[in-house]
Amino acid sequence: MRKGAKLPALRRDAAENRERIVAAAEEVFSELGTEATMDDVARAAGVGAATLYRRFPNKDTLAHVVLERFFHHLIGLADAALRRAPTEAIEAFLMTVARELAAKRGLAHALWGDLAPRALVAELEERTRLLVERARSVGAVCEELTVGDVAAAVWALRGIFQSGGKAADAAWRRHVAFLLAGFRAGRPPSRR
Amino acid sequence: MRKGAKLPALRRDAAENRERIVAAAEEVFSELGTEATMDDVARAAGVGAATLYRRFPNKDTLAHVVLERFFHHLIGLADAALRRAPTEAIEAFLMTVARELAAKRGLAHALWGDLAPRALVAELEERTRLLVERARSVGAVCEELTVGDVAAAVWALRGIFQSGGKAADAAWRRHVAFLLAGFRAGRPPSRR
DNA sequence: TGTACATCAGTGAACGCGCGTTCACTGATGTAC
DNA sequence: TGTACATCAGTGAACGCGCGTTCACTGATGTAC
Repeated sequence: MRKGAKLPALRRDAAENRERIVAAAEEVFSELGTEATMDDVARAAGVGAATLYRRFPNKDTLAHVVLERFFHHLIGLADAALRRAPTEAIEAFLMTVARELAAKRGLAHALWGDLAPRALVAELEERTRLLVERARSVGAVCEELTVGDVAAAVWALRGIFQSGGKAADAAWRRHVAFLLAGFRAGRPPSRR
Repeated sequence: MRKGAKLPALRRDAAENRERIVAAAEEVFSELGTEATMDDVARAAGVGAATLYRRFPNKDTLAHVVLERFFHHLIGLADAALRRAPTEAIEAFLMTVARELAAKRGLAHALWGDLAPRALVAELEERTRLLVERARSVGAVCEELTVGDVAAAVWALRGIFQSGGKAADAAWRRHVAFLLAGFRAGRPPSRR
């Protein structure tokens, strides 16, 4: 409703290059995160740096577009998980998200937080809510598990992937496994 | 053996300012992380920016010194945890580390990784190993728990604290609680 | 205890570099006839 | 189907700014007598 409306269509060459630029940005940002330079993106896209600015007013906007794609992808993963049995859906979701974050560590960088598309974050949260509710309803997880807990698990994974990366590949699977065991067992009564 | 040896002692005014600078750096880096400017530090310390360079050859070195202090603090926390009952030591350790990270989020930023003092990281790891071994020996955690799992938990907490921060304060306690429950319960047999 | 002087400390201003962004221009595309 | 022309696309070079770092100088400290 805001996207394709009355903007004049791009010329063929421009449309091609726009696509190339977004793809390059996705790749470069995924690997280098915030550190990536506009020149890096331009080089990867095979265009001049100034060309980027013909489509995107600034770096933040370009990053925003890349993040939108990424979130759409994550939402797709959540939908896929929702099609699985409620007993294993949360595990499947966390595992696939983790693999995604592992492949695109740069996108997990903290700074992107402000650029993340609010609406898509909300959509993803809605999917997560469904995952948790279904898992709870069949007793696959404890009663007290919330969306926030699963969201926190994703942030946690992000932290693990940022830690050097050498040991991270083995570590995240174990972390998720222990966490899921905890989700099932429930938190012990607080000690205080 | 490398530190106080033959370096001429600092003049009184210089020693005072060095202290002021490190304290300011700790504060500023803790809050802003890598983003913090040398000017930020200088302003917080109440000295001119050029003064920083009389004691520290560059920004990285200053950060390194701050991180050394931070790691010493973490090692102290691990030692304190080791003095507690093996049944609750890991929980106590993770909780206090989490509070520390919460108070000094900037220090948790990914980039510092390269600046972290290797020797102190190893020391902290050694303490963690003891914590895990003792907890295992009394059956407070499952047999398969490793140092790496606890280390991953710390990285995970770092990730949670970087996530905006609003919900993080509530989230990290729950995350730790679920994770500890998982540590006790053990990972379920892999599905594949 | 004073005093002179060599040495070290502090610093505002300037320098240099990286990087996001803009300019002024040349080239490609599509449309009207 | 050609062709002319208006419009949009691409771009190397330059600009500006932030920030780490250095310079050239003035001020403080401590020591030797």
